[in-house]
Amino acid sequence: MTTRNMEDYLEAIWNLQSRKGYIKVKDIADKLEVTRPSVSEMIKKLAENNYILYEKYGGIVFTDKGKKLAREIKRRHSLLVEFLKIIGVSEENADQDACKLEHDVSPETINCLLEFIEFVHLLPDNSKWAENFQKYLKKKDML
Amino acid sequence: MTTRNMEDYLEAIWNLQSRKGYIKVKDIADKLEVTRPSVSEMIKKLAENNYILYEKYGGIVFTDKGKKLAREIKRRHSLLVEFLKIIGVSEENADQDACKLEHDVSPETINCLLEFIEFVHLLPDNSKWAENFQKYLKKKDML
DNA sequence: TTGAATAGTTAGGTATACCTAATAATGATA
DNA sequence: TATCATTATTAGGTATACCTAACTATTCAA
Repeated sequence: MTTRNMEDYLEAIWNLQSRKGYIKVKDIADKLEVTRPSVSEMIKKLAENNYILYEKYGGIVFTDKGKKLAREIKRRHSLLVEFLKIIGVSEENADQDACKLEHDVSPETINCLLEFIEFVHLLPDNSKWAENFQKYLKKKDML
Repeated sequence: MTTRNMEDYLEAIWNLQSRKGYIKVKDIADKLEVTRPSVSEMIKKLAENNYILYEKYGGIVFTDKGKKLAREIKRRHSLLVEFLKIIGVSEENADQDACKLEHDVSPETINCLLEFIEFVHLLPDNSKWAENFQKYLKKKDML
């Protein structure tokens, strides 16, 4: 089984990989705000579960299984961020919330969120849904 | 600090309390699908943290602190369920997802969800947002 | 009212995920 | 290339939350 924590580490590693091109235990530790021994341990676990290939003091390489899961998590994350921003959550909070929520949303909910986002984006300009929603939010602010 | 698990137990106890009027360790165990010893332990912990009053083999009584937290969790839960149903998640899944998500949504997101729900409910009949969204979903189903 | 069934607790053990302190490997530079 | 700073790992310990097995308390029915 894959735990919430394994997903968090995998996602962090994936993001560092794409940003920096390489991965250091230290960077993962900094990102997740844990100690390096904690990272070492989890890397071992991820390797045991065939999400990554790892050799001591060496580099991390994703397996196909690992890539698949990492992409899936990233997809859930992005979807949640996009949705949260639509309903008015601040960028920073949207990202933080998405980090936690991404582990728990069911496939059905992911699907519904996707359709909601698509629907909002595909609205014709004259429907003014987003505009009305913004106006509504502003009105509330002024109360 | 209050953990995710403490929240889950508190919520289950709260719900059983309101439904049945009394609380049995067995009922909590059945509801959360854990063993009775696990429940015993957590009850002790909740009592230590002043969310409930408890005496061995006796009844559970919520403290003000406990009531406040339980109501807050329930509020988050209901809000999430209502929202999920609006975007088309099935009743059953909405409830299950809400159980997990309720621990992680930030106050800002809760607020935004609340406003989204209010907005949707307050739409004038001629705006037909919900109707159009439903049509959109049905159209997708037929593809 | 007593004893069997049910309910609840305690004791002891597992797994996850974290930590600090100590040790080992790597890499940069003098 | 030897040394020292940095980085990574190992060893050992904590807390949470779960479990089974054994024990104790309560409840209900004969």
